[in-house]
Amino acid sequence: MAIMGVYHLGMTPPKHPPPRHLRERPSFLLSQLGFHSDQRFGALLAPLGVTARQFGILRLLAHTAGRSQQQLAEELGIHRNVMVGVIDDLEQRGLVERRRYPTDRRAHAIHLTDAARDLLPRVEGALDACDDELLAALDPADRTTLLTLLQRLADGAGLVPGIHPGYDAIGSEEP
Amino acid sequence: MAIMGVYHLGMTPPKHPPPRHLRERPSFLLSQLGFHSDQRFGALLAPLGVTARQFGILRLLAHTAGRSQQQLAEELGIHRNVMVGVIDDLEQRGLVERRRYPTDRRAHAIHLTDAARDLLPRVEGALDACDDELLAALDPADRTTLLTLLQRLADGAGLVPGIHPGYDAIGSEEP
DNA sequence: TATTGTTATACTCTATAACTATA
DNA sequence: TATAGTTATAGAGTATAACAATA
Repeated sequence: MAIMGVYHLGMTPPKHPPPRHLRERPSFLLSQLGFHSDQRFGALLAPLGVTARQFGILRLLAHTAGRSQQQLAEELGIHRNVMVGVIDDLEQRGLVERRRYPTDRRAHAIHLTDAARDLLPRVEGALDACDDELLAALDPADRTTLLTLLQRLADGAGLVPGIHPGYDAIGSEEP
Repeated sequence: MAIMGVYHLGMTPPKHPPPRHLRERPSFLLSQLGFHSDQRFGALLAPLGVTARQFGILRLLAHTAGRSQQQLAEELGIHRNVMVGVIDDLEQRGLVERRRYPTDRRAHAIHLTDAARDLLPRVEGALDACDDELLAALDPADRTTLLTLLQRLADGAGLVPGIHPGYDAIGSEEP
């Protein structure tokens, strides 16, 4: 082989190391599993008639009602223009009401309906099912280990707890 | 409080358990981290002028050249119609060539160019950087533990090693 | 008749800007 | 003037169907 004659005396051959299989790469595995998790959660949520994004809003309203659309948008990292449509859908499904905002006549105070309050525990149940399904291969001790490691990764990456980075922060706006 | 008078004698109150914070939910953490991983890898790849999807194709061609577009599409779970545009882009960037397929005049044999062969190790380097960045908070032992747990999850979920579920399998086609 | 590559069309998402009514 | 909500437009991405060349 040519390499024997040309590269010697401790020279590092220019051959690159063989590429690691993607199965050995945490970032690829996380991407794969994250996407799969989204798909499964979406499928478990579909029969309940809500999307993951809508769930995020309902969840936030559950313990702090009366927020304005703008406040919700800022907290969840969704653009205010998009929030209009999301609230429209939730309102049509009877899960949310637009009421008067006490101190600002431009804003709407978004409130959960009783139907939404009935629905939320069932959505949490779907999330339980999603977790159980995903972790089926792990015993309790391994589940705890995994959870801790994932939390450390999320903290290290600067991810805000409970906020999905899938929606960009507010854009540049107005030239 | 009404609950004291109405629910007693060991009746389980209808109050649902308080919802677990999303930070405690593996499926949410995986979704968060998977999305973040995609973003970071995309950002590290941008200066090299390729997307993650293009990288997947180049990677596959690196050790099995001469595949047809259809074969590539099937192996990666991308629709054949989409593959046309992806190969178009790769060809325009001079990373791939469409040659004659030896045994079928309908098909194209896709081959890497030398430019692509020069590029690939640099993309693998970007993946290394992505992994290192993501795992910065973990020592080597914890990294190994995490990798093993993620692999077990991926296996349990039936994910195909190296194939990202982000692209649906081939649709129904022709009525 | 079935398959490979290709193109065209519709539909969904998202990003951006601009409008209105209030502040 | 700035802000909350809304609407409109354009752009990416995807899904589906249909077509020409070849099998």
